[in-house]
Amino acid sequence: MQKDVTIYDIAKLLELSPATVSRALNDHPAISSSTKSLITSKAKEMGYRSNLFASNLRRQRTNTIGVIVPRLDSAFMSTVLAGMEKIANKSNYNLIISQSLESVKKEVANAKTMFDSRVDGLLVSLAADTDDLEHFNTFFRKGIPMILFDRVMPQKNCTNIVIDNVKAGYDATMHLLDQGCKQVMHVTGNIKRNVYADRLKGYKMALVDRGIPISDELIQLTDLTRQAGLDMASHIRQMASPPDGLFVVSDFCAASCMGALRQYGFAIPADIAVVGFNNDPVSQVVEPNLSTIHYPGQEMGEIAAQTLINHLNGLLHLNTTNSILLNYELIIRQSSQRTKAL
Amino acid sequence: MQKDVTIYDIAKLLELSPATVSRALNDHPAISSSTKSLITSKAKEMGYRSNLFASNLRRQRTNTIGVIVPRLDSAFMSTVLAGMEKIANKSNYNLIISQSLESVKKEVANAKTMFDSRVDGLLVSLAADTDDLEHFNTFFRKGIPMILFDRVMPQKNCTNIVIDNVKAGYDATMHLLDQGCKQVMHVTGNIKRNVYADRLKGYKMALVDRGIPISDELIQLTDLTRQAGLDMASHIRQMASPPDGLFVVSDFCAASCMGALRQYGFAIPADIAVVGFNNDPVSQVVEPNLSTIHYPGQEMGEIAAQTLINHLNGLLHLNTTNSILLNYELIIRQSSQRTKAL
DNA sequence: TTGTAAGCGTTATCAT
DNA sequence: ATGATAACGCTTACAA
Repeated sequence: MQKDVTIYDIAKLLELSPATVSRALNDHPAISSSTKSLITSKAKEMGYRSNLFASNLRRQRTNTIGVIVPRLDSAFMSTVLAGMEKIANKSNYNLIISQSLESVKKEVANAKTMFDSRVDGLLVSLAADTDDLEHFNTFFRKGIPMILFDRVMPQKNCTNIVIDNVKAGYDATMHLLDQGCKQVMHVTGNIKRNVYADRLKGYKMALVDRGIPISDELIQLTDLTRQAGLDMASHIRQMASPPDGLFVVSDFCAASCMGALRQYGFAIPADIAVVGFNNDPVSQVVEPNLSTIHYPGQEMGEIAAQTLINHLNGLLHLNTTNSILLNYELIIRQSSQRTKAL
Repeated sequence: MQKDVTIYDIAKLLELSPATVSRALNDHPAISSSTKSLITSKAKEMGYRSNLFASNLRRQRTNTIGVIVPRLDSAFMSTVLAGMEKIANKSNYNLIISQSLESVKKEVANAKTMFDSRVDGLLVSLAADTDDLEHFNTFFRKGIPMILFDRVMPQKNCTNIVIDNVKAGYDATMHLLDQGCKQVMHVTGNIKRNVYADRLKGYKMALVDRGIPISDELIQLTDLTRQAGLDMASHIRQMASPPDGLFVVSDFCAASCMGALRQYGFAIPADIAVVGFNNDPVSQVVEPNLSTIHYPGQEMGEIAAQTLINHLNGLLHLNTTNSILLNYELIIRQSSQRTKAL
């Protein structure tokens, strides 16, 4: 393992000072363009690479962004990460990614690791059972910017990036009602999390607006897994008066439920019209194709990363109550379409 | 932004030398356990955190592993990454993740970034059009270990982690033949990549073993997207004698194709029996459920990371021709099951 | 426009 | 068992 080339080596060869070499390599305005090109060409020739650690140590900056997500192995999250990586890469930032596996305990540990890695900023989507943001206090105290996305929580000095989940839930429910559903069941996740709580709120608002009473029996909290979908189907089958509309806030869970329902003899959408959430690839594959809310994952990742980087570069300030709302889209497919679309 | 606590601060307060503090914090054997506990408790009290950059600079080591994958937003890859993260996190390594988006050009850029970030080791799955590993020469020359997984290429001093794609392709094809298929079509990706080339090889071997002639018309190279699946269905529909078996090396593509085929009136598995690849979530959702090869993504990620870390810690040496083969599993579901399973 | 030199916070070597 | 000190490679006042 041969020794690395340093700016001192370049300086010596060119009979210049290390300072000049450093400045030239960083495109400092005070260096004449002739020596600049001299230095950069020599650097390339010698196979020089900058030592990020020395630079970070000196500048107290790392050009690294920490990302904490509930799970890496979800279709939605991987599009978000793809978006973040795209922007970070373009802006010369590295991404350190870790997953909380839906547990606060791991989230706390992840936060500590990120802190010790001295990330310049943090992008976080909260675990299912996170109650507060105290484990991020170290960041707040040091003024390290943090952006919450998707699974958020109101917090001073902390931008939230979300879609309007209330409205999305409202739209999905209203769509089912418009298709003639009289009894819409809502299957959701842990309502500690804004995304689920808000969609539930939207669901209720839609019912209220149509003068339909809200029934607790029609609101089901699950873990949104495949198994939860199957269980829900057998539950529905056993109901005295099964719902004729189903709004499940995860496509995979919805699709799994649909499959089981059909096996039990329910016709979709005739007996039960179904709407999912996320526009996961499965929604296009399941029969009948699943209506859903398109959730702009890639875009959300890009915007989260870009906003953070802009802030870090002083191009934008994350204010107290800043919150960014992304557009979603209700995609109507066969699973919920009883009448011809207009 | 207040100043960070350093080992000097601790040393001063305890009237010890920084060296002793450093050693104590690193659990050096030569430090008495009494001063050790004194120092660690004081450090905690003062909110000390070690400066990784200073440490990295000094030790010429980063505790960081670079990961380059073709795409982040794939179901398979996200399980791989989840596995890697799990192991890396446990072993105190950070992961820097980037995607090549299936282009060599970006892969080269990613490799450079990783090199400049001085990662201790590299985990790579190759882009679709990568022809050689020259852009990793800088790593080889410096003795930085690299492990290829899934999309691999033979290379000195570079462990490959794969499943036996030839055998998997063989098994899938043989299964279709066992179900009575006379004409099996094979839909695959860029055969520059081992995974696709090998599965094709397995497909051919199965045909040969059964004395069935290999027909170029039945071997289709595509990009394995949803659209490719749809296109393939309409192609099949127009064939003079359509195949009665279909082996597609991606579940999502297979499922998309199946949906379209059914719309065209093909019965599955009666008219065409279908087998996919990867055991993607969609395979359990599509109707009829898709037979597939279970590809152990999480496990592959864990093993790749663990192998690399073991090497970095001197617990294991990556030899010249080291190659790790993981088990796969043929999962038979309704899409290919014509006879009752034994 | 370029040079000097101090310092970022560790860790490793050599003493004691 | 502990201490003194010199790197590690870079950036940045300050000086020239």
